[in-house]
Parts: sequence; structure tokens; C-alpha cells
Amino acid sequence: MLSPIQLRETGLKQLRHACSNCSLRELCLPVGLSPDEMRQVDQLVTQGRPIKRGEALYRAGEPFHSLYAVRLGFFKTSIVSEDGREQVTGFHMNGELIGMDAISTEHYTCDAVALEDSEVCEWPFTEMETMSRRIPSLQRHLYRLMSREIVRDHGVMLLLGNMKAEERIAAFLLNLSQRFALRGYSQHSFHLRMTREEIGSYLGLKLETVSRTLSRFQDQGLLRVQNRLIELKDLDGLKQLMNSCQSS
Amino acid sequence: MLSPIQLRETGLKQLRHACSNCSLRELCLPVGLSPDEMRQVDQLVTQGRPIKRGEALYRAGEPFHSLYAVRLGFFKTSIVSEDGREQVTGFHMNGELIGMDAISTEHYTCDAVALEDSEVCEWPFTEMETMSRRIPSLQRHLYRLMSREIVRDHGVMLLLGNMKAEERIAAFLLNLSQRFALRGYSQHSFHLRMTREEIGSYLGLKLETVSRTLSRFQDQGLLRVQNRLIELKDLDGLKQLMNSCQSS
DNA sequence: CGCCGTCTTGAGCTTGCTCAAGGGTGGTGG
DNA sequence: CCACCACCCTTGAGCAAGCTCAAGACGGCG
Repeated sequence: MLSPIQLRETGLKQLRHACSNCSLRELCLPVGLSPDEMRQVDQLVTQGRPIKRGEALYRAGEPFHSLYAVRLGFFKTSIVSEDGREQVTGFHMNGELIGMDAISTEHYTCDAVALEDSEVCEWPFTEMETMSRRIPSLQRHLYRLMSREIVRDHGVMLLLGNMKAEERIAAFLLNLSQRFALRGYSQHSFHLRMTREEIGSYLGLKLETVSRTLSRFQDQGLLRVQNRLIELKDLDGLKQLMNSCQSS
Repeated sequence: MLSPIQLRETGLKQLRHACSNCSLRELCLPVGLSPDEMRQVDQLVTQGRPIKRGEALYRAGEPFHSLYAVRLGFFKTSIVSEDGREQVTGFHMNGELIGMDAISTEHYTCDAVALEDSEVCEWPFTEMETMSRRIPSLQRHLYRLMSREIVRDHGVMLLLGNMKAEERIAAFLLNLSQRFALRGYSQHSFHLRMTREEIGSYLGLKLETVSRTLSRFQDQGLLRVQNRLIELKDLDGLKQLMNSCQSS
């Protein structure tokens, strides 16, 4: 049986554990917190909250109070335009923080849906904000995480604005591969958590195009695809492909 | 002749002035600062620094030390992929803050280039950060501005991922119109500061497509275009067009 | 075993791109 | 002040990437 304090510590500890056996520097938490600061943060972060596959962690329009760190599992975030078109804005795995879009309006602006059974740590934002005034490295860390999200979004804009279908898919697979590798998983072989349609929505393509392109890559020996299992057989080939288009 | 303190205050005063005769709430500065806090911020923000048309305020790769508030003029920010393709990530007018992408890596990740003779206020970030610990509303404001940038980027992703050429152009024009209106300028008639190619880069289209689409809109009576002068004649028509595509 | 959601593949079409030519405009220097 | 030049914009014709529509296969789950 855990004491209340131990219980409280569970969330952060689990999150730290989820990021510990890999090189996720700064992905979840700032480095160099003192034991006392660590304890303060600990008391703020709630323990892992489970979200079942298909469930929404939050939906666009709901009032904002917390950021969420994915501790385990896989999420997609998406926005829906006035006339009902969905755009997936990101896929998020353990150690990544979501919900930052909600700070400006105090309401979430996307839906966050679990693509497999998942767990998140809740970061109550107002409290986090207050604490970040006492702990400079925490404050800096929050700025950094938000900035990183902006940089990531710019990368997606480049992908959507400039790349051809093959390049987009190659970039997408390489990005996933790299993120899995960072977490200590295989960079060559992994399971796609999302449907072809969701991939397509993220990449600005139709699901048929995603499917066809994957098949073509397989024919070319770049990878093996069996349903949602992907085995990348030629990472260099994919990288080359990604930068190969001389469009302007 | 101004005293040193008056000189120091010039930057913030000018910025505030640039945003005063319009409803740019929270665009440049948090509301509700005490006079003393105001003075502290004043001493941090440098006075307007001029940037000539075509000059870069900063370039990708340069070390980061400041955010910049556009006081006057017009900027584009753009990233360049490894193989040399440019993606315009945004156009920025008075009262808008740029450079937030640089916080995460301590280096700017885009180029920021003036599209007309402009002036910026410099916000030294480290000092801003320190001060934001003493002034909660300033801290909150910085978080908000970064969050807003994330939301904006998601909107662009929706545009690039889901919209057809006509919709993109309509959305672009309406967005500009709205931002001019916010600043007290005409929402019907304005001057484009950027080339067709830059518009195209932002919208994921080729310059010929931009040109053709504008011509078509003119033929349809939606607007009048003469070089870079745009006169929107049917805002509702454009809005309708923007949400008209039933692509899935 | 059967059903539903998901994926694959084909055929034809449409949008936006490419390539090309020509005209306008604004800035500069004679 | 005018002429020239560089850059920007427009428009056309043909093409190709990716979309639409459709049919069928696969696979997981009840």
C-alpha cells in the first residue's frame, strides 16, 4: 500500500520512467531540478490517467485547465473546419506534451483521441504557471516545449506546401522511425497505430494515395508493409527519396 | 531632446501607439500592468529598429537572443528545406510577435525578411523571461502568444491539407482583410506586400495558379485586382467560396 | 461463421503544374 | 526626362499527379 505522498509521486515517477530508458532529454521534464523542486512538481502532476482506445482526452471547445503528457500509448490531435473537414494536426507518443494550443483561448482547439489504450499525466496549467515562477528551469522548459511545437508545425507546413505524395510518405515514415528509435524501440520495424485515412489527413492526401504509395515502396524494396506493420528495409533510400523532388 | 529614460520608453510607447487606435487587445502587451510594471517592461524593450525592404531581421541558424514585435511594416518568415525549397510560414504585420520558433533550439529556424521598410521592437528573451517571473500577467501573456502561434499554424495546416486552390486564395484574402480591419485600415481595399510567388509558397500553390485564380475571381466580380492592389467587392461571396468544397 | 471496418487495386477524370511567350511596372542611370 | 532593364505578372497549351468512384479482398471480433 502506498502512502499519500508516494501515491502523488506516482504520476511523475511513471512519466519519468516512461522516458528514462531512452534519450528523451527534456521531452517531459527539465533537467537539473533540485530534489525539493522535484517534489513540488511531483505534487502537481497527477498520476497516470487511462484513456481507452477511441476515447477522447479532450475535445475542441472544452474549457482548458490542463496540459497532458502522454505517458503511454498513442494519440492523434485533429481540428475540424466549419464545413466539417478533418485535419489531423499531429500524432503523439509517450513523452510528448499536448494541449498547448488551448492556452491562448482557454479552450481546447483540437480533439485529442487515443489510437490505442493509453495513459496520460495531467499538468494543471495555472498551478504549473505559478510554480514556474519559482522554478526558472521549469518556466524555461515550458517555453521550450511550446517553441518546439511551433517548429514542428512549420515542418509540417513545408511538407504540405512543397512535397509530393511519395516524399510526404517517406518523411512521415522516417519521422516515426526516428521517434521510435529515440524511445528505444526498433527504427526498422513498427506498428502503425492509425488508419490510412488518418495518415492521409495528416499528410494532405487521400487514403487511396497513401495505400498505393506504400504498395509502390514495397515493390521498390524500400519497405515491407503488412496491414499496419511496417518494416523499413532501406532507410537511406527513403531519405534520398524525401529530398529528391526538384519541384522549383 | 529626450532624456535617457524618455528614450528608453520610446520603443514601448511607439509599439503601444502602433496598436492603440485599433482593437489589438493583447496583441503586443498584456493589459492591466501597473505603472511600475509598465516602466520595467519599458526599460527592456528597445526602441523601434528600422529594417529596410528586402533586409533580413534574422536568418535561420543565427543564435537567438530576442523576440521581435513588428511595430511598423510587413515581414515574411520562411524556412528552406535541405534541398533548397522555400516555404513561407507566415506574413506578419504591426503588433505581431515573431521569433518564437527560436526558443527551443536557441537558434532562429526561419528567415524573417522585411517586405517593405519596417520597424521592430526588440524583446531580449532572457530578460523578458526573468521579468515574467515577477509579473505574472506578462508570463501568462508570453504563453498566450506562443499558443496563438500554434493555433494559427494548425489553421494553415488545415488550409494546406484540405482546401482547393480557390479556397486557399479566398481564405488568404479574407484573413488579410480581417487583420487590416483590426488595425483600423480598410477591409475592402489593401495593398499586397508580397509577390505572387510568395503568396503561392505560403499557400502551397505555384505563382501561375495564384495569378489565374485572382483573375478568375475578378471575372466573377468577387474582387478587383490591379497589380498588388486588391479591392474585395464581395466578402460574403468569398466566405461562401471558402467553405464550399465538399471534398470528403 | 459472418459482419464490419479497413485496405488494396483499377479506370477515368480533374486540378493544378510545367513550359513558354509576352506585357507591364518601377527603379536607375544617362 | 526618358530609355532601359530587371523583375513581376498574365495567359495559353499540354501534361501528370493525385483524386473520385467502384469493386473486391482481407482480417479481427463478436
